[in-house]
Amino acid sequence: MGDAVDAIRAVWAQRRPELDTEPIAVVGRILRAARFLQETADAWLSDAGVTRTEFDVLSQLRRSDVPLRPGELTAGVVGSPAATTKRLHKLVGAGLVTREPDPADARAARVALTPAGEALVDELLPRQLAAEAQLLEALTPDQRRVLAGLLRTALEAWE
Amino acid sequence: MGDAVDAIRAVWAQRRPELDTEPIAVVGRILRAARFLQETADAWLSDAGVTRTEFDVLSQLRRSDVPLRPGELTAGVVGSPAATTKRLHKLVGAGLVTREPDPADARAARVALTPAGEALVDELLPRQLAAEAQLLEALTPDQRRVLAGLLRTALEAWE
DNA sequence: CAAATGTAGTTCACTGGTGTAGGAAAGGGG
DNA sequence: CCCCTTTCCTACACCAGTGAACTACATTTG
Repeated sequence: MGDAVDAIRAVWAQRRPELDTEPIAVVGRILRAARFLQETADAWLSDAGVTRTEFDVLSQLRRSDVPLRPGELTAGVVGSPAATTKRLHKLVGAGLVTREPDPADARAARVALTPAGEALVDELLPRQLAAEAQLLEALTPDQRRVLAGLLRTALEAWE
Repeated sequence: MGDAVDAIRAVWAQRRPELDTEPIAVVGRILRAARFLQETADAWLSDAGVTRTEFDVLSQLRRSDVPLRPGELTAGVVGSPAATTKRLHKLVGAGLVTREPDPADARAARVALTPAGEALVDELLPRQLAAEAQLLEALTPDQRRVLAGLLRTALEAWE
């Protein structure tokens, strides 16, 4: 019994027995799980006309009660500063976000949600959370807690 | 005490207390961990002049003792058929892979590693595994086993 | 065995993201 | 004050991947 990762490891064990492929058991599965979750989330969000990274930007703005600067958005989301610039262009064009000059620092800008952007997050986020909760029913509540704890331990060591 | 995901959840709890953000504890961390692992792996491999997805193709060929068809490669790696076509072009150009017409099916091709491609995998794979093993030392052996098991359970339910 | 259907793979236009270079403002000594 | 460095962001050229349209071959079916 096993999943695709077990199958890959079994082949390696046969072809190159001296290799210890134990890391693949963890790393390979994290990558596969992430891939699956991303594809699923992207499918839900694309119905609403936003990508997952754009939604991340909107969520971050929703979490803040003050306008944020592009640099702060870049820090909180994956991607380069250039990616943030492009995303903001799109979001401004879609009327979900406003950008105004920052009176305190003329190099920066103050980015904030429009009412439409706020409404979009308020509509999409609960739906997103519910859908994820349903996926996680593959595990028991205890298993979810353990899994989250182990991942936190690893991330604390890495970041 | 907490990581970035805990911080995000704490803000949500304050701003929108009625939302149950428990799924983020698992999903968010899987995505972050995957992101970290990918970036790290990409950095190692780019020294060798291949991307991670190209390396995945090479590894899959190394695992097989017979030539594979492009469709089989697509099935075993993330990405669309079109992506496989592009990757194979690059790998053939780099002299790591050969493609010959399939005598049994004139639509398909038979893709195999060149000696150089084989040598590259044999050099890179152990290094990759060792580096991943080192990252995983953030967890105890028991924790790694539990983590791998939980992820397998989830993946079996999803795929 | 011909026609219809299905399968394998490539091409092409496009998209989202990257890295580098650069402009423009802030800050910190002499 | 003026230079020099640093910070913040953007513009540009580029790259890997995608989806849809397409070609070529295989297979089924009437």
